[in-house]
Amino acid sequence: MENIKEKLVKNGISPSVHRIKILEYLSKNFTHPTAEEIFHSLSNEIPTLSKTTVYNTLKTFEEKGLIRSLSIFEKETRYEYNLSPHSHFQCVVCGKIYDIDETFEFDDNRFVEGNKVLEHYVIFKGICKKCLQDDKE
Amino acid sequence: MENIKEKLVKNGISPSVHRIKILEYLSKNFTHPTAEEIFHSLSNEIPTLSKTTVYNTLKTFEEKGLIRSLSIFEKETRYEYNLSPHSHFQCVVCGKIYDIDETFEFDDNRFVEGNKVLEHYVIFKGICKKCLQDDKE
DNA sequence: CACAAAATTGTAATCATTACAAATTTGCCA
DNA sequence: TGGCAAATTTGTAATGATTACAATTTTGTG
Repeated sequence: MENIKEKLVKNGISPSVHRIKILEYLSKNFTHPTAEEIFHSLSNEIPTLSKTTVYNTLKTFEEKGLIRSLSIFEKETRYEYNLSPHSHFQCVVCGKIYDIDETFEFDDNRFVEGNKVLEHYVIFKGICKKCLQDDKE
Repeated sequence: MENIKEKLVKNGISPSVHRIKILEYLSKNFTHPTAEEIFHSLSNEIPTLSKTTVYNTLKTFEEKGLIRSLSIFEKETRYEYNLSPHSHFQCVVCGKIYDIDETFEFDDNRFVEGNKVLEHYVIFKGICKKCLQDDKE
């Protein structure tokens, strides 16, 4: 608990009670909770907690690199016609998503840590060819 | 264009004009468009097109396996405290997301097809250990 | 103790997506 | 050809996650 507070301070976040509780919750629950789940779980302990605070706090934590959010692409669902096995590259500069044909494939229908794999995704994030080029000019 | 129609029929979807146009659009645009983008692009050609139709059609296509949607996790953002390199396994039965420590790692700071990689994600979908077990009983 | 800065709250707005019922179109048979 | 049921499409309203924003509360410091 104490090291949660230290961790906040070390990362330049003042350790308010709410922030400590939220980070503590995340540090103990490896279930990849949603903002709603965090809010719901903590609102017994902290009856005055607001959902906005949860969202704000999570955003702060992520900006400071304390946690990671698993929203691989943005909120809008994207669709593709190309069903052949391939990966994706999303440019953090221009936002475009490119198909990557180079294969980094694993057999599906295998098991990882006891879990039966049916399909898998490989997603890269970085700076695309075009934005690298534009940057040089 | 004709094979778009055939493709629909072959997959048990009656080839209405809207469906043909939407599938054709997807087959020509490898930019992983959103429903909004498809709607906007086609509404010149088909002024009466409704956004609901685009959503319905995309859902039908996906159900029949004609296209794939890139919404890896659900709509709610999920957060994690574990920043060490690992992958994720999402169970299609119970919906839980598990960390996978087994590494299938690539070097970041490398290039794939000319694009500079900063980070990457590996996500498996399938049936988790627990649900496999429950199924047997 | 006072007060400015920071944190928190609550409400309203936004945006993607879906539910649903009404309207339109289509295919098919008399 | 005309009529009608089934399928498709539409438009509007609802939902649900997230954010904007302004007001309120709390905190730390002189």
